Amino acid sequence: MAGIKDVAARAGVSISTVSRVFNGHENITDEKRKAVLEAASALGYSANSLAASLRRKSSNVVGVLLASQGSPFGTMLHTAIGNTLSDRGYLPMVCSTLGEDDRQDEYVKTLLEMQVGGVIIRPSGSLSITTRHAAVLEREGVPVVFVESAPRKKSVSFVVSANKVGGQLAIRRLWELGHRNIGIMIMPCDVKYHPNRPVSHRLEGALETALELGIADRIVLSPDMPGERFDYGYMAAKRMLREHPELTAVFAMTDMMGTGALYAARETGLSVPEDISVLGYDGLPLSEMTFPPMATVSQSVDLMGQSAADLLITRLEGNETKPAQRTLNPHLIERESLAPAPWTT
Amino acid sequence: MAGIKDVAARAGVSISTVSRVFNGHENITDEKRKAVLEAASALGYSANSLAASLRRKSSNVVGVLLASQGSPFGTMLHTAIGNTLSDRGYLPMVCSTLGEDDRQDEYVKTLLEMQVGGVIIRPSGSLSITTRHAAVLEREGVPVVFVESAPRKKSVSFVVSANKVGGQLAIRRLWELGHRNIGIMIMPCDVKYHPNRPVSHRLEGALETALELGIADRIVLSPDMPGERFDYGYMAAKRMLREHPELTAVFAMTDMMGTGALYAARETGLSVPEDISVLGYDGLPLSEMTFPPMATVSQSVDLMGQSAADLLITRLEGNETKPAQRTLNPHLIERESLAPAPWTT
DNA sequence: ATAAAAACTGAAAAGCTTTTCAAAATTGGA
DNA sequence: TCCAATTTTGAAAAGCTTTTCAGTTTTTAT
Repeated sequence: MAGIKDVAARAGVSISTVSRVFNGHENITDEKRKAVLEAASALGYSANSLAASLRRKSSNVVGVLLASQGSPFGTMLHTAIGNTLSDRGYLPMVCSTLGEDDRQDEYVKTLLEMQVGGVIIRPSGSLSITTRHAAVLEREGVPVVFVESAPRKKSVSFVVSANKVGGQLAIRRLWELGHRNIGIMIMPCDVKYHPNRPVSHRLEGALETALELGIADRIVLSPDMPGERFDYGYMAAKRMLREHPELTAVFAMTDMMGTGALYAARETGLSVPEDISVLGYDGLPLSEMTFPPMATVSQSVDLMGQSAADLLITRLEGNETKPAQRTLNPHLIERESLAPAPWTT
Repeated sequence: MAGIKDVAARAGVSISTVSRVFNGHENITDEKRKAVLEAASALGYSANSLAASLRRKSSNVVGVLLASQGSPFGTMLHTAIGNTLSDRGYLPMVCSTLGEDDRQDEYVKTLLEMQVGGVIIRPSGSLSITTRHAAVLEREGVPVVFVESAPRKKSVSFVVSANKVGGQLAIRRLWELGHRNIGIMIMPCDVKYHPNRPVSHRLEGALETALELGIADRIVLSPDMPGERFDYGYMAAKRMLREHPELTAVFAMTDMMGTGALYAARETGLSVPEDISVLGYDGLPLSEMTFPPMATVSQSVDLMGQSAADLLITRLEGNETKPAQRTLNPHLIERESLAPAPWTT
């Protein structure tokens, strides 16, 4: 309630001086500074950041546009971004779009009206729509950073994981363990309809390596699933294992689906890893708590979120105006769900 | 970039007229209205909500202070609150406090400076600190609604679940099924140190009913756990089942812990529900995807979040100034993890 | 001791709206 | 046709800061 004016009056100085004190300017006598500080705390002074941002023509609010807050990965990404931002003095304004493009439309407009300093976007379904949104923002001088998946243009900032490498890593490791008949659990409509989705890149890498190693024709793809959910993974895995008893390993594009596969294997009478190995993807905490603990290709979500925030802040603070890009390398975490192929030992 | 002034110039009207058009005022000739709308879209007009809020002395931003964003329950609550708010034209500004009280301190200050219209708080560890924060906000005229757990004062708005009723429900149902030796999985330091935590109320209800039914002395409490995590639940359940082979049912204060118990039972050689029944609490989607699907006392998290947002909006829009309170009733969802006690049948 | 430089301070403008108030235009009735 | 009532419009103030610019005070150098 009490504003800068009240403090000035009480401290017997001008409002300019009060403003300077709170903005950490030099060149203020200790005497006046003390008077201001005292008056402020006596009155319970609270600045009006609306007015400040209005005048300063920049605010420390950062928009965070997140699709599908539902999954654990999304949550962790959100948390990592949010924490980094608020640690560095920015205020994350999180907008869950739930993959609805019109809602995202709305949000972009609102964020623009709020005069946010920058925006971090985790694209939802349609990358092209998101790209257009980003263009609108950038045109108005609001820097945008994509995270997790991004258009392949040199003109945008992004932080992504090397999903293709992850897919390669996975298949190669299974091959080293002697596995030749590998089932891959895929997400809906994979490569064909979603050429830019992270999972598509994973699959691409996996298939490429399979081809290289000469086991491409023995790869089995899981039936199509309507979405990334535990139970879908479970059902898909069950069907796949029933129809393809020759499989000795399953590579799931997602820890969620991997967990489903774990259950399915057990119910099918196969023990993990003696009869069949299971390898997930994401490195969620969840994967460590399954039975048995599940090996997984980990993409460091914390680092990803942090990097995205970093990139944005650099553009916000520095005079750096060029878009920057960063690709993080996934790594394989070995756990008990992985073992040499049964008929190799 | 283009402001109200530019639109006015281009449309050949005064800025007041433009403002009125965009604020849905009556008494504007169709002619001028059309001119304004045309000019606006030609210029790509975007309002400056900072200036608007400053002048109007109210903003449509609502602060959402959430502790422990980590758990699925927190995420779902967050999503429900956020969606309701943005559906109704408000902008949620989510602040994850991770249970750190000093961070929350910081956020309250910032939200106040941002001139938010209201705040929804899911309290973290210390209810007293949170209560003080709420008092500060209310004193400045910012309405506050507590969600999930709240101080017992008549003077604050809140939405909570009848946790005590849930605990009673659980024990009574297990008793009906013939169970007498029931293990209860509790959270850290339960009732003693956290008299207001939801789980404490659950335990209170459970123990009360046990006493009523004359089985209080056969209740076994799990070892203390450092937190609500799957693996803690797993370890605690394992130890409890080993030390108390007489148990025929486990009531877990949380679906997370319940899932851990499910694994533990299986590893101990007990099959669910033939040898032992398991009942969780929360009604998370997770509980439906365990093996076997786990019965649970469901508190409707969506409704909870929505109600909290509703309560706040009512105070924001209506002239309603009195705090309102709402208690939601949990209900038991029967699933395969529940069966009559083995030596009863 | 004095001029020049540096440090500090305050008045006022600017940032973009909303809103009040009064003026202008329109309508209706007699 | 003219007056009163009503509707529509615009000028200007207000909301709270930050920042510029100029003025005042202090310091430094000669």
